[in-house]
Amino acid sequence: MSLDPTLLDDLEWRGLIAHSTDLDALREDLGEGSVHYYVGFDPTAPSLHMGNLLQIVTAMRLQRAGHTPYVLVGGATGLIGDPRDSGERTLNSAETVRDWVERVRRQIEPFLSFDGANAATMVNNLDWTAGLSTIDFLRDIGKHFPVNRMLARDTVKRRLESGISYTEFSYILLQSLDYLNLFRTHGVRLQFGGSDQWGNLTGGVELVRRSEGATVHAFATPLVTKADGTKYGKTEGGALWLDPEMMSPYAFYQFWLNAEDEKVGELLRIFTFLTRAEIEALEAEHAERPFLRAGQRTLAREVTTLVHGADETARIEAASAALFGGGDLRAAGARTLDAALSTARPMLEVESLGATIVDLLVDAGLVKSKGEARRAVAEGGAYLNNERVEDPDLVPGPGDLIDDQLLVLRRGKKSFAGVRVR
RNA sequence: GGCAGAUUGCCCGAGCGGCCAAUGGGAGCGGACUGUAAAUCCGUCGGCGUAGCCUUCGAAGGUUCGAAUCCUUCAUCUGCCA
Repeated sequence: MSLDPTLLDDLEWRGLIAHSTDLDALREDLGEGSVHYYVGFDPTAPSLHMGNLLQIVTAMRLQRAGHTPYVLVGGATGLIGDPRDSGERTLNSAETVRDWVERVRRQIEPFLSFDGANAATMVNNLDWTAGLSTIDFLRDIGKHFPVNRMLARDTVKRRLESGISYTEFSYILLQSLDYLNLFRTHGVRLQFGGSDQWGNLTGGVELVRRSEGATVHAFATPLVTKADGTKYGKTEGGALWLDPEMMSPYAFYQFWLNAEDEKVGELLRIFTFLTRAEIEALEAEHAERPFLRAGQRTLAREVTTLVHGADETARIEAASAALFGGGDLRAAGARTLDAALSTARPMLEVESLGATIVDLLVDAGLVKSKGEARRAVAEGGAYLNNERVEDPDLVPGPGDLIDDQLLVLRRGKKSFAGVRVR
């Protein structure tokens, strides 16, 4: 495996390095051979999300450049919980964490190569912490962590007012121990993670230096925010999940397609493998003809393909074209629409016509209550076959069916649902 | 342990016996403009059979014709004193 000498420059150009230890030293090591690096994922949910995807993609970049990945799933740290600003976490049961560890592991595997000279390795920190005695932990690890320094860390400082348990306070020791252990057993010399992990990353670097006298590296990727500074990757349904059961690939695609203009370049750099030249060309194209949204389309296609595959992405693009095409829905035909609508959300199956538009909107899941459905109609936000509905008591008839079997409901600009009559 | 104050809808925050489903801001949602973008403007923002009714203001009781508003107890949080 040959090393790509431009790796670090590329990462910097993509804006992936928000904080780092000595970059010159890292650059030197990266040039000398395949560096063993690690990135960790705590099982805090049954699926990974957009923030994790950033780390996965970054891990892929390093592997493609010839370096050797160790992917850590936090079977131990997931039992403890990283301190966060919103307050003390509720502990998840051991069974839950075990289950999530498995799911997360399976989710990550397709992204990396487990063959070849720089094959990836999956590790679980429960393997080296489960048998660790409290006394050994306090003597060998705890001794290297001055509490006064720990208290000065931003995440801890912010929690001192509202309160923080000893459990969460100790989290950094566990993550630092991970680095030390991977350094000892696998020669791992680089860790990266989100910028909120910076304290934990440096904790590990320092622990390795103190107990082994070795210099190892770390860098933190930036927090991706919206143009207004708020956190990215949140939808009305919560996080942007990678699991197709938790977020339909259609919704996933739509999320990226709707990226704000001023963020597209940044997102392309962070989440796609397009080259610098390709991305700059897209940005130029966008500046020229923004209404085409070439950047968003490419971004959505690239990321959805990465996560859900090319076939699924092609289906979604066809579905989006049918629903948002602006043309006559009847021209698309029931067959195409059926596929498109099923992609967006489960179809509503009814035995026969007769329900009002209000009931249909509720039953199809586009609104939560009849009151909301009536409001939608009153606001002009309800559509039947892409035509605005004015009357909440409207009962769609046989004449409204496309190819005698399908109704297309729309709420607002972007939410579609299909009704199929058996 | 003692004293004082807090607890309101997704979040922040007014209300302090009837005019309160509850002012205002934010988020969300819809419309207009555009490009399935941003900004802006307008509207909306507990549920139901939209007449009115039902369930909401930490929890449970109580006073009253009537309570988010008063009383009692409990829970949680904050400040002051030990």
